[in-house]
Amino acid sequence: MGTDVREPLMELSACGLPAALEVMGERWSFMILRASFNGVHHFEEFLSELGIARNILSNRLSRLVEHGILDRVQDEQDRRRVEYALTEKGFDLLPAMVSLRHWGLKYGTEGVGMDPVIVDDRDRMPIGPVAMLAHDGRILGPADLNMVARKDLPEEGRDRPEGTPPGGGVAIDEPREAAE
Amino acid sequence: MGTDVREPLMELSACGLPAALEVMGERWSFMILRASFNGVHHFEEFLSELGIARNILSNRLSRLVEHGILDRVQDEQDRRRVEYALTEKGFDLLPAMVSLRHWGLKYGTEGVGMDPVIVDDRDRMPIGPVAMLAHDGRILGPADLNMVARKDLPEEGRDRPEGTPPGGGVAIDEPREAAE
DNA sequence: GACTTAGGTATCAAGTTGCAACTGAAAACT
DNA sequence: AGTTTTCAGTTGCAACTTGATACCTAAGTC
Repeated sequence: MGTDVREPLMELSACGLPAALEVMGERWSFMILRASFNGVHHFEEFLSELGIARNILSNRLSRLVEHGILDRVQDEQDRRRVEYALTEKGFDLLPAMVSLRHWGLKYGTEGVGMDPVIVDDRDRMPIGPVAMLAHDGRILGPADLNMVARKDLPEEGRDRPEGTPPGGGVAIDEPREAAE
Repeated sequence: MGTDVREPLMELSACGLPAALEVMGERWSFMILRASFNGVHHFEEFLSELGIARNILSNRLSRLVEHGILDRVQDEQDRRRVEYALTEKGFDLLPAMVSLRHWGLKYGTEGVGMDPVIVDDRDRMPIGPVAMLAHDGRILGPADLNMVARKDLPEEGRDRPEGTPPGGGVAIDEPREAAE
């Protein structure tokens, strides 16, 4: 299991998690992301779907726009309307969201069947799990992981940052598209 | 109004996300999970690693224990000490946490190198991305997904809940272990 | 011009967070 | 034995955040 690396505190902070939580750690952020992914685009829709207070929704939407997760676009036909649309950065949060969703389903008390269901657009079958992959694409379970100080990495791993996809590309959390 | 899937609100709520957020949506939960995975086990350690207030830490640890994410065990050698250890349920949150971490790294402003690095225990190479998989194991990108009402699923997909691993097992977010 | 809709502010009560000081019990030192 | 230190909390209180409700403003509709 996790061996004690734990260097003074700076090490622990050299991690993307705090940055991610700064935006998504707030109470409604993930719910808004989900609704957004689910086809909700307008203020009053979020309001009635989520049952959130107006001021909080307003605040959260601004924050998400500010952080580049949503785009705020004025409708040219009806200029009262504002559309909130997920950016690429927003879509990139999907693995995290889906993983949380599956975890909640696995351990939650609610009914076993989710609805709506996320499907693979190619064959419209429900998607499988969200998985951590090794550098070569093998699926890793929690027990297969370890944390090591960067300096203790083997030679070949030194220039391969965590999150590099099997293909050898550069992007993190941006697996090559299965459908193109 | 709503032309998309979006049925009245019940549908949107039939989702594990709210359940997951009830525990992990609070400000420090993921940071505690990370520290825990990183080998931090004791109250005073969390305190100094995270820079969290004592009362909040106390409160969060209780909550995580209550929800079965951490186990609270008295040290028999030194009975002042209490050890907090991740449960299986806690380990199952790793894909979500790692995914957030990678997202934060990709878009964050902080330095590009993470430390410590999560490695595959088998070859000690940094892990790859966290990916959403199709029912047959293909890697899916955000653009490959769609949400459909459960009743609109094709026949074969009806009894295959979202999150079912390629192998055909039952567990969600519990990929078959790569290292036995 | 009156009315409705969309997307927000303003106000204020209730809850949450965080600092600092205190407690209490178990170990360690003298 | 008596004092001090360490560990894991609890308590009290100020600052901040959240949430319900009411109000506001601009744009569309009749």
